[in-house]
Amino acid sequence: MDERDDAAMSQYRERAVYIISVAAELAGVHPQTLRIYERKGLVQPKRTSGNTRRYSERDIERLRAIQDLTQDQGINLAGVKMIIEMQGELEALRRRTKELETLLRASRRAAQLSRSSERGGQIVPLRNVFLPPWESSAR
Amino acid sequence: MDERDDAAMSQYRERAVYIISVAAELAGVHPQTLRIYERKGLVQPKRTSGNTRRYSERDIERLRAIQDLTQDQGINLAGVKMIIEMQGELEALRRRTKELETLLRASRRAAQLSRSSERGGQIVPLRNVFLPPWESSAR
DNA sequence: TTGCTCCTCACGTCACGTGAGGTGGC
DNA sequence: TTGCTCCTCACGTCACGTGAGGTGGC
Repeated sequence: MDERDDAAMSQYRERAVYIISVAAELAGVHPQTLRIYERKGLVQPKRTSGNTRRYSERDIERLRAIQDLTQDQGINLAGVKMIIEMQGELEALRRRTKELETLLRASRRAAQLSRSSERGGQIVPLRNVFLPPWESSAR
Repeated sequence: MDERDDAAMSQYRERAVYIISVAAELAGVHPQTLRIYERKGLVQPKRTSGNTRRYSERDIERLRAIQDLTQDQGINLAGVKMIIEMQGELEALRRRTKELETLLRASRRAAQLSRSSERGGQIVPLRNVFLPPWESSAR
């Protein structure tokens, strides 16, 4: 799957297509429960011009995650809300470290290349020389 | 405050000095509540040889954080437990990105320097360029 | 009209904190 | 003995899910 497919998939998932009874069935909860979740700010389904809720695939995923936290792990809605926010932060930070690791590898390769061309010597991957053991394997 | 002071402070904070009634007073909770928290795995006070609980300064800080989450934010104990774990992960990831940013800056400086020396610039000892700060000072 | 939606209100259950009650070791 | 600790049990309160009841628009 390439990036265009990702984007297409993402758009597809955002589409508000399910009415409340279907969303409730898909998420395995009472429709009234979905109204409670909305009032507490846990999901924000779209509304039709007739003021009817419409849930997207992504909303359903979120609802299932909420079910896991409440039913299986016994966490209340205030806790679920904070946890979902923190998961977002964690996700962003993980992306950031991954990006930094890539940039660092590239920069070290560049430094090595320009130094070896300077000496006219052999090219040795820098990270094998200087990176500490816990950095040398992919992570 | 230098690193030795940090270490001393840390040890000081870990010291199990408060009996349950004092810990409860400092944290602003009922002693029985502290026993509940322990049973649920939210705090692990030390025990004396006579099986009496002893709380450290760090335990008190943790208890105050728990109070904030439960009383002010309305989160139940299952939620508090997960949130505390996630806060640990976030903290570790933040340290990691900070470290990576430092390494990246150093590497880019090195690449820049060796590129300029290639053009007839000044030569800089390699280890000063590549050793990250946390490796160049004792720790 | 039928079957959905919207909303509010009430009830049952459960988690949690508080407190009582009885015990034992400095 | 006094004042603490240890524990278990019970009660009150509150959050949450379920459901009923009444409304309105395709």
